[in-house]
Amino acid sequence: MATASLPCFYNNSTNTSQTNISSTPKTLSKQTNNSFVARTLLSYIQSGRMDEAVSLFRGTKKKKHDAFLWNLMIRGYADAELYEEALEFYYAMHVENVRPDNFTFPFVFKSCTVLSGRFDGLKAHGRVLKIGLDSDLFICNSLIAMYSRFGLISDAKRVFEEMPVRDRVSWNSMIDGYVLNGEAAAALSCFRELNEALGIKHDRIGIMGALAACSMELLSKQGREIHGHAVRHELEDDIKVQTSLLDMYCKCGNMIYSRRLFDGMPLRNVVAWNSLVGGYSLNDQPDEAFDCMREMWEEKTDPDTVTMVNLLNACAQMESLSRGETIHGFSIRRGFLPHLVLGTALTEMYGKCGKVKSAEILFNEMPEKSLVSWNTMIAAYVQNERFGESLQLFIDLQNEPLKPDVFTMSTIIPAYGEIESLRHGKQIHSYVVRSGYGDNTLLLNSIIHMYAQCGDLRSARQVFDRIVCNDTISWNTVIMGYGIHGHGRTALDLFAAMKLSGLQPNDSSFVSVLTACSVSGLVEEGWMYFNSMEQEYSITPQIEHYGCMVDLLGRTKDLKETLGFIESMPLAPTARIWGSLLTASRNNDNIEMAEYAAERIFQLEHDNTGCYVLLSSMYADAGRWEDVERVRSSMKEKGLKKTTAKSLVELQNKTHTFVNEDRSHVQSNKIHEVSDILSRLIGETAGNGKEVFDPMRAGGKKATLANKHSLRLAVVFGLISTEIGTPILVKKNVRICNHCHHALKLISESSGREIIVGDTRVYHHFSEGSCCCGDYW
DNA sequence: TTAGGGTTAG
Repeated sequence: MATASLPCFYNNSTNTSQTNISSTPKTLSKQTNNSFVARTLLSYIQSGRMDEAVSLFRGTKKKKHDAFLWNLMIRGYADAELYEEALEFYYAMHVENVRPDNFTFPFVFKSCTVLSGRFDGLKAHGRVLKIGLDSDLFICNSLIAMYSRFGLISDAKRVFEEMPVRDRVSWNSMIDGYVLNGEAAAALSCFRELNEALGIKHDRIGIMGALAACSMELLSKQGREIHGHAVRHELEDDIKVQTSLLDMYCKCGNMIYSRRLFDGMPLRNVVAWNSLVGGYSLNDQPDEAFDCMREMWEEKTDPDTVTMVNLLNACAQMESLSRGETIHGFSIRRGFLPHLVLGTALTEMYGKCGKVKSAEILFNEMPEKSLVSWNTMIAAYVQNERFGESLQLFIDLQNEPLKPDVFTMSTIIPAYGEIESLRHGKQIHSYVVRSGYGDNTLLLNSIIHMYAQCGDLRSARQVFDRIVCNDTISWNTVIMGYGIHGHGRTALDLFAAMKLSGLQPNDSSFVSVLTACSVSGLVEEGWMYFNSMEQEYSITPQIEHYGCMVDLLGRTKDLKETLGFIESMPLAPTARIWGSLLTASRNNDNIEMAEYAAERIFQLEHDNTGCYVLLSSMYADAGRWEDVERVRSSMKEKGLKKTTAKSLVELQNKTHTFVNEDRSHVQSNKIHEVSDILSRLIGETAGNGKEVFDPMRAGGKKATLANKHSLRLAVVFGLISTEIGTPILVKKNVRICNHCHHALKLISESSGREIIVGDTRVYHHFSEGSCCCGDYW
């Protein structure tokens, strides 16, 4: 707070005091007795008449050395929640050489706390030390509260430890400080020490602080003990203590006892109701949360913004957009909006219900946005696969005074993985390190996943190796990385290493392991790990695990066994499971089974474009043109369009995108020429490339040359633009066709290059004439 | 004239 920004009324009174005094009403100009002024000031302050208080203060003589009157003014502003003005008065005291006293600072620290004014707070603490008021009980207690709220718990603790005398407020402030800073154990040990070691009886504030610590860490046993303290200290009848108890039992998941406690409350205000509604929402009982709303109406308790926020949480669980919209409408009618937390909760609800546009409108219209609001909107984009927009919002956030935190980054890193741009992925990795999160395991795990998704397995592994404390997620992620890149054996070695490190595999570990077995065709190993799930680890296989097994079985060429496996599953097959059977049917040229699988897929997902395309290409390969036309017409009727195949290669900080027969690139002539040469070199055709029938094209008649496919053009561009011996990395938005897969094996052999191609599911590593997928994908 | 307190968003 700069002294230059003093309120104009103060400047006037000091700079032109004569003028002001002469202009002061006669009744005031006569006042020279400061005790009378003080009493009048106090009455003005207590009735919130600050304008009159200022006027009186301005007209008072001899106030220069009377800290008492200044304190009253500062207090008046603080009481009126005009904290900036309170601080301005404090600084004005300094200008006027009025020495602040022990009464001044508690108001100053309170104002700094509310305004999050670290700089002012630290400066005022310096002044306390200089003046020699650092032993004052009230000043120290307010300093503890201030430092705790600034997140500077060690500073709060230092003040507490250096206090010559502490009272119950000091201890309670420390308990509260630990809770605010997420240190539940320290809060509880403080709570115990106060009573056990010092014999000081707890009051309701201490009880509430300790209960908050229990809620935070779901410490139900300790919570019950605190409940006992409340009873012994005869505090159980206090509504705030009762609400804290209710909240603790709710947070710890004991909803039956919570309801009993609530029903026994003689007075139930909206805060108590909110705790109960929040409890039901938190414990996956959204219907009960809404029942509470009805009961509240019957009891004539008015819901408030907190009730709305808690109910929105229940809506998200029920995925009930209609209820969410009802709450939104109610909030508008009640005048609850705009509201920071409620606005953010509504943004989240719309995001989770897939209504990105509604979320966007709410977010854009919020007059005040917190970091949580920004993170919520970024998450809404990511959850709805609007990755470009999520990245743009993340960039916009960097132009705000708010600083992205661990939540922001954990939300945005997967988006970088999804856009599959290694260049941008490296940028976000560097940003995370520069932001001081380089040792955050949660974020590093996301970065491992991002690198693997972007095709850079080596960087993924480097990040994994550098994590000081690898958790189960780190291992699962790196195993999955090796799995999708076709390094099944390495993935299994890592799984063994994980167990040796003492970590227990979880269900996700087996998704990684079984994916690795499936991609690399490790059939026996796959069965062994699948069977071990229940036998050794008591983990019941979920649909993802069955999906991996169907992929694996599809490789055995025994489609009947694969179908039998699907039919014997204890879980209902999903479209993804039937898709695996469809892939297996394609790889085994079994049109009947493919039709059966496709029928099942269409029952579940009538708009599955990939299924149509795959089925029609099988018909085309078999020369069944009428069926091709039938599938094409069916897609047209449903308004479905085949995804335009695109292949991307990143070179020299630029992404180069190719479509089939692309001629838009500046080096197109050269790319097509080299592609023709390579095509001849590998014996693909005697002429200009093999003609491949594209059943999805208009009329289904026009031919596409295989060496003009987007993937081939991207690979050729990579080959001619990089040094001999370096690997080529290409990303593709649809699966590789048989012709390109065969050709790339031969090109890798003749060029001596490793060609890495990522499709929608896995990475193909073509090297020395073969592919890591074993020709099954 | 001064300090600590119950329910809410990722």
